[in-house]
Amino acid sequence: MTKDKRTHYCGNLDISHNGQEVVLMGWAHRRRDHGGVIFVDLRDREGLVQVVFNPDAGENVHSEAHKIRSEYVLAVKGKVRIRPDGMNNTALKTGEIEVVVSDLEIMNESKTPPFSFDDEDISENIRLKYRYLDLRRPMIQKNLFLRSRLAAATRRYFEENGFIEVETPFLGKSTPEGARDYLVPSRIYKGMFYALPQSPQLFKQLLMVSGFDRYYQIAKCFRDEDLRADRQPEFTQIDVEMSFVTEEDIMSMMEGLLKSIFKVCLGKDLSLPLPRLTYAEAINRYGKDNPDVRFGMEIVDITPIVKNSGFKLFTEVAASGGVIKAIKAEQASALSRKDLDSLKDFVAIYGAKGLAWAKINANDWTSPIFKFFKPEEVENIGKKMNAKEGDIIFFVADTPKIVSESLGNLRLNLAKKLNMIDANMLAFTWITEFPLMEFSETEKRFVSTHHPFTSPVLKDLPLMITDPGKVRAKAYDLVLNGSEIGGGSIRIHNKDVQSQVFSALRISDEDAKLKFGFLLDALEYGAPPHGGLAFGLDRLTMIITKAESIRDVIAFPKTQKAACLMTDAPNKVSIEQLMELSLKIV
RNA sequence: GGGGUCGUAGUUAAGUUGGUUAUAACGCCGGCCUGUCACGCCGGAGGGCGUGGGUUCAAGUCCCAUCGGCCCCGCCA
Repeated sequence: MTKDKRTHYCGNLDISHNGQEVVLMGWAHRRRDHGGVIFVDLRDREGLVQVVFNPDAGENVHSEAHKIRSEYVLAVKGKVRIRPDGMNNTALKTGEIEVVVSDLEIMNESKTPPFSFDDEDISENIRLKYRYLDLRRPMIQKNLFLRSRLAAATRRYFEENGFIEVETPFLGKSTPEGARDYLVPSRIYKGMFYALPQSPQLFKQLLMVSGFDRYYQIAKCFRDEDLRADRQPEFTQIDVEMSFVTEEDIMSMMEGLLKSIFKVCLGKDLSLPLPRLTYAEAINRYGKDNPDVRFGMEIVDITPIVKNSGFKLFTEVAASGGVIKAIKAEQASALSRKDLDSLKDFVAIYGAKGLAWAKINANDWTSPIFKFFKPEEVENIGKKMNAKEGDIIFFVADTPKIVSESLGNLRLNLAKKLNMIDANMLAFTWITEFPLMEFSETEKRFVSTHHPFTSPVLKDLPLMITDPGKVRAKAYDLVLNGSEIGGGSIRIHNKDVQSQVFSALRISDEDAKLKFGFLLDALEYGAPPHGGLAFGLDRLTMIITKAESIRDVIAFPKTQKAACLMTDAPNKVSIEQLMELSLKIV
């Protein structure tokens, strides 16, 4: 047995192997010991197959088989045969056959695993502590296999289209703007630090200056920010940059990539080009720049109808520059009075001070605010909302930002509650014409919406001084099912334009030179027009595998507090290590 | 930085208004069993309730603090 080589994967055997002698190696998934005959479900990465130990296989084999426990590592030699009549297991891919064992080797024993691999709801701290066992589960293995195929399809597509993969450094320079950097102390330069890249942004632009023309990389990126269900401190981007291109060129090249990926991973044919929305339109209709367009329930502005109504709260908001908007949940009788009231707490998360609702009846509303409106106002709202009996309308009155965020998120919340989302749908949307910068209340200055190297729409340049918030960017995001899966832009390749942008962002010449001097220098040596995009590989994989957490598509993820429960990273280091780096813990 | 939620045998959970030796299922261990596939039957072991304080005659049950998992807001160019 020790000299035998594996001939097949367990999960790949079928009727066509009937009569063949095979050698299998894998884990004992489950055993059913009848005293006489013993069945073991042998598992490897391809699946399960039932192996049978008959007493007449020989005394050694049979007594050895009695010792088998969960997750023992086995090598078996035996003959594939079609199962006896009526013994098929239709729940099993290999359920029509079984392997009658003639030789067995227990290659390794196993402690009893801390959890069952069949159980779906094991607490995540246990799963993450024993991640190597968690990764034995078929569900997670399936996700990682798919992730690998996605990456392979990506590389194939770019290689076929003349792109070159270039690796960029992990140890780089800390730059202002953007996310918090992960820092790495330098031993040689006391008191100085490298930063792990938030993305290879500047390097890929420099590669365009170098003349590579088409670059891609499947790159790890690091951001020291708080985590979410779809955010990890280290994540993977499909990073792309091209020279001598317009937004249209980049978007259509990327649509081609997605078409290949979805063909390879899901066997689906995307129809191109993908739909587009401008940023302004997305905010107006959906309240978010990453709208989920798998369902309707669009936001409607009713400010003009109610600004002079008898409802003081609405008129006051309108008078002070706010807006009143509404969404309509169709036939929402599933929502109880209690549900309606508790949604107030939900929109409060986004800063809304209240949430009004109205249940539409044949001739009136069931609503706490019904009494404030004249009959024609009620009618006009109903018309504007196209409301029918049984619908429920939700109103938020506040600043435009708070109204958009509250209703945008309420819309999603209601769609989930009312089961309005088709989980099998793929709804892509490009979001275009982003503002180049937005005013940051915390920093009291304009900050880049994307990054400071994004090209403005050139005809908007004069606004840079008069009204910076109105300048549009040559930037685009791609949204899939309400998740931002990628984004990019045409970059600035002209030093004067770059200076103008820096100055609008209140980054001084001196500071710019200090932080990005190398880029500014490079722009003076014949930088071609260029632009690119990056996709979040983890998020793409999440959507394709229908994973609810980014942790389910990453082999060794961190917890929400950015720790690894398996290795116990981060950890303390010795005083000697600190001294070598001239570091002191404060 | 903030809000919410959870933490009880290996695992998943139940534990009433605080009240004798803390339940169940699965798993585990032993025995029996030649066709099961969540095998079956009989028997058994296993935790003191995340941790530390406090209230009380009495604390998984109440209070405070603390640690950890998850979700969200802020943050994420």
